[in-house]
Parts: sequence; structure tokens; C-alpha cells
Amino acid sequence: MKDKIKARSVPFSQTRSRHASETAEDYVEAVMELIEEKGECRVLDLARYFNVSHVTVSRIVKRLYEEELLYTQPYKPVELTPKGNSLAKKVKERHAIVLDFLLELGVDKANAYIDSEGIEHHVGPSTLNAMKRFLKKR
Amino acid sequence: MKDKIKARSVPFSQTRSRHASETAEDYVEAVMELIEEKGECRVLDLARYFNVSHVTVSRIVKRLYEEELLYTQPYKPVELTPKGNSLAKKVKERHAIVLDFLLELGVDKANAYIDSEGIEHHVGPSTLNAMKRFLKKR
DNA sequence: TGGCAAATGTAGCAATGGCTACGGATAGTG
DNA sequence: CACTATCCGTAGCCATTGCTACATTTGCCA
Ligand SMILES: [Mn+2]
Ligand SMILES: [Mn+2]
Ligand SMILES: [Mn+2]
Ligand SMILES: [Mn+2]
Repeated sequence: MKDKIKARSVPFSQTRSRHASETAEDYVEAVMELIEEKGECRVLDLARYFNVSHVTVSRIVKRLYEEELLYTQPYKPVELTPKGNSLAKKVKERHAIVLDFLLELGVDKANAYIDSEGIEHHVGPSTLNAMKRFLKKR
Repeated sequence: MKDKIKARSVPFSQTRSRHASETAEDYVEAVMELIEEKGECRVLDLARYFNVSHVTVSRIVKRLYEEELLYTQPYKPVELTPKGNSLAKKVKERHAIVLDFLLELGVDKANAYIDSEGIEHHVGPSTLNAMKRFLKKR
């Protein structure tokens, strides 16, 4: 019985852990996209991208720099470290699969874009594979 | 072009908003389940359920009491208000559909339980309907 | 019924991510 | 070359959700 209760708590622990990585994942993905689009990624680009203040971005960039995901120097554009680049590639691929999956499932574009932005961070390898199989069958 | 940038930020705003409701949703669902199972829901039951300390639960219960989702009195079990009860029913139904959907998609039980716990909060009406249609077709 | 163990509350700390206000840096323009 | 607008950093506020340590209440049983 106690095992049952403990087992039940696992999904919540896992969800908290995933939420803790979510900001890093969204930021490296955004940096990669902005560099592709505009050639560089400024703090203000990220602020507009996420619809938050430049202060919020600035603090988070500093943290991700300490985690060695981003390069940053005062008043210079933000860049991806090799570690950040590799995470971004993985995250972008997963995000694209989740988005395609929702569209294929019949969700309209606007809602697929919205929901996939949150869902992507909660899709483990097992669910991701199931989504890939679904897409392949179409 | 600015419209495009602004439109891109909508999913992130929506995701932040959903995360802001997540605790309330998980708590009312847990209270309903624990009352069904044990006849009452104590602070420590919730702490074990979520794998957090009783202090964390106690503070959150106080907040949800102020939001009129829970009844709480010192050293007494926690109960659902009508508002909390109605939210719990809605949330439990959505969670069950997401879980069934993942299982039907071919995700193993353990991962379906884990992933659905996070995904549920990012499933809007449009995606929920798509999942229902998918389940009906099986 | 007295006392102990379990449950709950309170105080206070940390990390994260929102914000406004203000000040300094940078880069383009006249 | 100086001005000015834009960009960015810093200070400091708040809310949320984790935590430990300690105090208090409750309820059961010896
Ligand atoms: Mn993303
Ligand atoms: Mn995202
Ligand atoms: Mn949940
Ligand atoms: Mn989430």
C-alpha cells in the first residue's frame, strides 16, 4: 500500500524535474531559431520572442551561461555553446514531431502551435516514439 | 513582420498561464481521489501523494482556500468547495482521456502515467477533442 | 488520564521567474 | 565629433514552490 502511494508520486516528481529544464530548452531553441532568421540573437529579440521583459531574459541568459549552454558578453549577441547547440537540435526535433503529431491528429494550426509549446517538455522517449510511429503510418 | 513575432510569443504566454493553474488542478484532483480512497484527505496524505514536504502542502492549501477551491481548518482534513469539486471533475476527466490516449497510442503504462501528468495541463479543448475522436475510432 | 507519537503549523531560507525604475553603453546620424 | 535613440545591465520588489528546524496540537493507549 505504501509502495502504491510512493509509486503514485513518481509522475509528479518527474513533472517537476521536467519543468526545471523547460526554460533552458525553450531558450536554446529560441537562440538557434533567431540566429537562423536574423543572423544574431540579442537579448531584446528573446524578450520579444517570449513576451517577457529584457530583465527576465538577461537574468536567465546569465544562468544558462553558468550552465554552459550559452555564450554571453555584455552588450553582445547571445550564442550557443556546443552543449547548447546539441540540446537545441534535440529539442527542436522533438518539438517538431509533437507539432506535426497534433496537426496530423486533427488539431487546428493555432491550437497545435500553442499546445505543442507546453506538451513538448513532457514527452519522454517512449511517447515520442509512439508519436513517430503514428506519423509514419500516415 | 512584427505581427509574426508577436504571434510567435502567444504559445509561451499561454504556457505560462497554464503552469500558473497547474498546482490548483493537481491539488483538487488529489483531494478528490484521496477522499474517495480513504474517506478523508489530510495534509500529510497530500505530501506523500506529491512527494513534497507537509510545509509545502500546507502553504498551498492555504492559497487554494483563499481561491475558494478548498475548505481547510487547523488540524482538520481538507475538503473540496463546490468550485473545487467542479474543477476536480473537469480535470480528472481530462486527465483520464489523456492517459487513455497515450495508452491507446502504444505508450507503456509507466511512461503513460508519467507523461500524462504533465501533458494534461497543456491540452486545450481542441486537442482534447482530437484525442476523444482518436479514442472513439478504436 | 497522563504522556507520547504523529500530525500540523510557523519561522525563515533559497531558487526561479515575473515586473518597474533607473543608469550606462553602443551605434548610427547629422 | 557630438547627439540621440536603442539596447542592456543593475537594483530591488513580488509570487511561487521547494526545504529544514522548531513549536504546537491532537488523539490514542497504557
Ligand atoms: Mn519549443
Ligand atoms: Mn516549450
Ligand atoms: Mn498533473
Ligand atoms: Mn508543463
